[in-house]
Amino acid sequence: MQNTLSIYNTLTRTKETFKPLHQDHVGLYVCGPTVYGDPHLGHTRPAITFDLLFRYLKHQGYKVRYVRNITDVGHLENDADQGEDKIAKKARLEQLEPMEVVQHYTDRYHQFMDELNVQKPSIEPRASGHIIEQLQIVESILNKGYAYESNGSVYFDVEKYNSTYKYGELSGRKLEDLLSTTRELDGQSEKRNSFDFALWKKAAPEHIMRWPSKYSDGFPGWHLECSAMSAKYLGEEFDIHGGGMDLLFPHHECEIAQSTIANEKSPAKYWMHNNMITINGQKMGKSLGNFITLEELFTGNHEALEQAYSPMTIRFFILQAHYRSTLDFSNEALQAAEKGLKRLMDSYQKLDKLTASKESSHNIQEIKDKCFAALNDDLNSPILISHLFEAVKLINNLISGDAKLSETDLNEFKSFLTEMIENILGLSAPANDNTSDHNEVLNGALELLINLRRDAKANKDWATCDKIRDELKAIGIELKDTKDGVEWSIK
RNA sequence: GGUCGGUUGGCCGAGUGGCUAGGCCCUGGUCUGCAAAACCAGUUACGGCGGUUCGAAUCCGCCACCGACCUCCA
Repeated sequence: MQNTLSIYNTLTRTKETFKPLHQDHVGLYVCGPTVYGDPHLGHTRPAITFDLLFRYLKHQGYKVRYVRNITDVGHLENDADQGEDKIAKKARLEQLEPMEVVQHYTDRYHQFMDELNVQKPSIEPRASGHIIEQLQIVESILNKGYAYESNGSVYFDVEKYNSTYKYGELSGRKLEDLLSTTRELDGQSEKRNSFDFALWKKAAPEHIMRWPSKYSDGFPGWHLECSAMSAKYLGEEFDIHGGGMDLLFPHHECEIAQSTIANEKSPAKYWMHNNMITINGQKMGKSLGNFITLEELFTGNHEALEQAYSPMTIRFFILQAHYRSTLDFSNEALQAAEKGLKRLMDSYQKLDKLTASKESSHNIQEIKDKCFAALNDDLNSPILISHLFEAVKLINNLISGDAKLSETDLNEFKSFLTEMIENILGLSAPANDNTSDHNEVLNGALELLINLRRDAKANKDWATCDKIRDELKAIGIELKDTKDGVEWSIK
């Protein structure tokens, strides 16, 4: 009943019921980061989207092998140093070994993903560690006659491919349209057609990252790594391939073409694409230079930021939009997410204090069904979250006595919310900065002040009362008079 | 130019042919010595023009605007 997940398949442009190729097992491949720059807000979208998918599939009882690559070779840079590997360029700029740069940004990526509570994939292979596998694919495609060698480089013959298969199937492109729109790129003259893409590229003399091959000293084409690594770890045919919409063409299209020839089958059954985060209505991206790094976001150290935003705020912000919609960044939107998340988590934490009644006034199963229905509908996290806010309302009503839950229902409600909030959405409660976490001395001092204030209050000595509150606030300690006594917290 | 997608209230963002997600903001209320917080309640919307329909924000057509991809990008 809970196993009727449907996902939007880019290949068919429809929502399809998810059925794994091998019962109880799911193979998931997602295009990971290119590690030549600090991770930015844009990187969080696929990471969190597919983290949600990973978590939910596991919740449903599937054994999931999630492969997310690290791109540390290839990807030509398109500027004055045309044809030069991005990573090599950056490395020389900073006088570092290429692999040193790669290691640094890989570590940074991992650090920030941990903070965002993104679970580690099952396997995180590096392109540079799979040169042999990539060369095997090049050879295979050459042998089958769908590639040609030209001046030490090897190109995929798209026209030949298209005569038998459909090139453009995923992105809805037609070959004749592509003819007129491809612009001048390095190596264009070596190609038979402008839309052919490189499987192996001969390295220019100054190119540092290079590997020997029978064609030339060079490096693999920029789509090949995913074909090689997905096939190696998930098989030639696997369940789900994910990535950002910006990779749809040409990256994923080329991947399909390569794999189809090399393995004689289309690699993935379902293709999922997350949309972009926009800023002022425009895609946030490396090339536009309008990105905000995660470090800047978490520290608030950026001119566009009015404040710092916690990793959980970012996570919640992303989950509040459906993954296939664009999500517009703004301080206002992030602050709204921050407050909403706080309300959700505060209320969730109050659950433990509740006591059960003899009977229930609300149907827990109804809430559960609605939440699962939302998830099953192409991972509709915003709808799921809207139902969780219904749960917040219920918790508040339970506290005020306007609603009741039996012990069975209450326990079920608690474990259900833990499952949804913590395990599936991956929202972790912020460190509880209540008195319990502070040292005894501070607790004692605060207790003393609170008691003094209480005495002043009893004497209607409002001046002393307010002085204690105001001056503590100036130091950074906030007092709140609640019904159950005085609470304090460090701001 | 080609392909694809979008246009929802002050902001972010869901969605279905009729029963007006949700969050934030705002307003009112409860609580409070005051305040804050918290809680409760409430308001505002579907780019424009036609069409289909008993009924459309939801389907169709045209127009306008915005964006993505076509080059590395999550």
